[in-house]
Formats: sequence, C-alpha cells, structure tokens
Amino acid sequence: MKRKVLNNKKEVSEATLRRFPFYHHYLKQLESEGISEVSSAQIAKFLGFKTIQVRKDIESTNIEGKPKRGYNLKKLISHIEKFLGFHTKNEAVLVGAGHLGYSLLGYHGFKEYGLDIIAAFDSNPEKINKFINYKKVFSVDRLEEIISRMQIKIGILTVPSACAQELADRMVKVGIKAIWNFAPIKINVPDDVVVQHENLASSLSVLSQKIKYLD
Amino acid sequence: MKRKVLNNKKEVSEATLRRFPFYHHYLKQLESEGISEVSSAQIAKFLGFKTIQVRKDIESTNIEGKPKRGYNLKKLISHIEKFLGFHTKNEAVLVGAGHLGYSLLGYHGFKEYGLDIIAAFDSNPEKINKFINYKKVFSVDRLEEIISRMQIKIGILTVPSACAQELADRMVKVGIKAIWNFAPIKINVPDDVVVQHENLASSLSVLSQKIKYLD
DNA sequence: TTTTAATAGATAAAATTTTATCTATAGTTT
DNA sequence: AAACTATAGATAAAATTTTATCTATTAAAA
Repeated sequence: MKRKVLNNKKEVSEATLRRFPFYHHYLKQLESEGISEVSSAQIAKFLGFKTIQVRKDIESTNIEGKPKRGYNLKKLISHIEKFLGFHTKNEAVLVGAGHLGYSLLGYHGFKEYGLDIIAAFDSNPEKINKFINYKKVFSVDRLEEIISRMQIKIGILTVPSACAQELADRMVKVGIKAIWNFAPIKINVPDDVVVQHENLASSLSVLSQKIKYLD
Repeated sequence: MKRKVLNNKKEVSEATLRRFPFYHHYLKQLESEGISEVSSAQIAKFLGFKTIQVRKDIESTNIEGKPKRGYNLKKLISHIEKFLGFHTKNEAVLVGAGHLGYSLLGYHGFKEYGLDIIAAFDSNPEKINKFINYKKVFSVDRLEEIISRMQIKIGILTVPSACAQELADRMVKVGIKAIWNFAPIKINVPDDVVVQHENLASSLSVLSQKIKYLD
C-alpha cells in the first residue's frame, strides 16, 4: 500500500508529510520578514520539534544546505512546495454543500496548496444553481456529466455517512482518482484510486483520551 | 510526552485511537440491525483493515471475547466508549465563529462522543449575541470571564493563524487544559495542557503526495 | 462423542519511525 | 593562520508499530 518514490528517492512517511505544512508556514513567515537563511535547529526550536527530525524531514526534499549556515530560505520553500506537489494545479469537485462543505468552499488556503475546487454538488434544491464563494453548486444528478466532461480527478466528499460510499462509487465510475473523504466511515475504492480519510471523530478520540488522563 | 495509562493497562498508539471511531461506527450500525455478536475478522473485512490489527486494537479495551464466536456486540461498543472516554461529559467552548467554527457548532455528532460545546466567542460584532445551533456567541472580550466562571477545560480554536497563539495563551491562563487547534500553525502551551492539532493542510500534503504518484 | 473449523489470546518477528552519534565542512573568533 | 563552533550529512541505535505465528478454547458438524 506504500507508494515507492520514483528516481530512487526514498519513501517518506505520512508523519513527515504532515509536518511539512508547519515548516512551510513558518518559512513563509520568515520570508515575509526578509530573512534569507534558516537552520533546522531554528525551525525545530520555533515549532517545538526535535532538530534531528526537522533535518531528516528536510533531507527528503533533496535540498542541499550549508554547514554553519543552514538552508537558503527561498530554495527551501520551493523544494518543499515541489516535493509536496503544490506547484501542480489540481482541480477538484466537492460533493455535499452542507455546513462542512460550505466551510471548505470558503477556505482560500487551498489554492496555495495547488488545490482548486471548481464546482460543488448537492441534492438540496435550495442550494442548486447558487454560488458559494464563486463556486457554482450543481444538482448531484449532473455529477457524472460534469466530472467526466471536465476530466476532474479529485473529489472532496462532505456528505452524510449514509450516502458516502454510493457517491464515491459514482465518482470513481466517471474517472475520479483521488477522494478526500470527510464522512466518518471508511469507504472502499479500487486499488488505483487513493482515499484520504479525514475523520473528526478520530481526532476527537485522541483528544478524548488525552483529556481522560489530564490529572 | 506519551501518557502512561493507569492501572497497568498498556499504552495505546494514536494510530489505534484513530481507528476506533471506524469500529464504533460500524458496530453501532450492526447494533441497529439487531446483531448481537461480532468477530474481529468480520470487522476487518468490512472496514478493509487487517484482522490482527483489529484484534490487537480491541484487546486494548480489555474486553474478553469468545473463541469461535467473537465479541458480544453491546459489550464491545460499551468497552470502546468507556475506553475512549465518551461516557464522560466534556464541556468545551469554541473560539472563532467563522466558516469552520460555524460548521463545528452545527455538527451534532460531537455529543455522541461526549463533547458538548456550550458557547462560542468571536470578535465580529455582527455575530456577537447571536445563536448558532442553540449556542450563544459571546464577545471574545468575555472569554476569560466565562471560561473561568463555567470552569471549562476544553477550548476549540478556529481562528486565523495570526491570533491562534494569543488566544491559546488567554485560554490557558484561565484554566483551559485541552485545546483542539484548527489553525494551521503549531501552538505552544505549558506541559500540563494538551493540544490536538487539526491541520487540513497536513492532510492536503498527504493527499497531494498520493496524487503526485497516481500514474 | 469425536472431529473440525473459526477465533481469541499470547508471543515473536518484521517493518517503520524516531532519536542519537559520529564526521566533515564552512564560517567565526582569537 | 590556527583553533573553535555550529551545522549539514551519514550512519547507527532505539523505540514503536505492524504483521505473523503459535496455542488454546469454543461451538458446530460429522
């Protein structure tokens, strides 16, 4: 299930991938302050990570740093962005314009990461043909038509659990290759489709457990 | 940084904790269908996990199963809920009633997990003193007053990055012991406060990476 | 009643991830 | 110019997590 990285670069753990946005955010901040170089120790200190971990993570972007100086800031940012694939524009559709869908449609941060939500689908007639943050909401009946015509490869699923699998199937059938699933169930897809599960309940489990042993 | 579990029960990994809601959701579904027993193999098959992993995870709730039968369904559900601490009511406040905050306030699923958002705070005068999903939005100026008077221990942070740390500090100062942070930055808190970072950008990194190697 | 199959529970191995240590190098200070 | 220091890069060790194997037990089937 693990993706081998091409060009004999080494594979990178999900944990590492999840840390990159924190680095990225901090580095962008430094950039805006006019800084030109940064060391792994500095990043680690600010973010509360271990120095070695930061260095290891950065290593996987194949950037070269200078002893005693650290890394060139702009170069590092660019390496991270390239490594994460943020430079490539990825068009996506969102299915389910409820509360959560609404808030994702309104989130401007995605574009920075290369993700562009170009349309939404919903079954509620009151929402259909309206615009949310300049994105048109279509009837879910037109899902197949629009996805295949626009050749969209990414679907964001923000529907109730009960219909998540069904809609995933419909999307896959017309060519969707990646699904970002916010429904609190595991959806099953063919091997050539990737799913990223985003489960608030999972996070709540972890939080709840932490709270349990608070004092 | 890892919390040792009391009563010499073994510590459980975050990965395991994150899987529990999937089990829980499926088991609840089985319960509603009138099923009374379930095996780890069955759970694993339905959710697409490995049998051993499911059994291992379930083991950590200290339930006893029967060979050839599996586990008593109601008992298993209850063990999971107790293990995750969902039986204990946890009151929380939400800071930042923007898009995301709004959608969290409207999410009914939290109560099932023992989390009860009792109030929200925002700085936008148009939002103050309004109700979102029966939850009153107060001025952020009253944050300290209300948190300490109600003795709230959990804060949900859905504000822009720029003010996340500041608001975290203010909450901690008046007794908040757990923060669920949705801002895309790492916030720093004293050792006796737990933080759960919820970073959409992190997930997007992982997704983006998966997409990068799609074909 | 005996045999068989499915499964929990226990132990062990493998894989992965994190952390530590060592070395070389570039810049700084004396 | 020589000694010193901070850091990247490489290698190794430790810790953690996942997966596999083995054993015992229970219920169903023969």
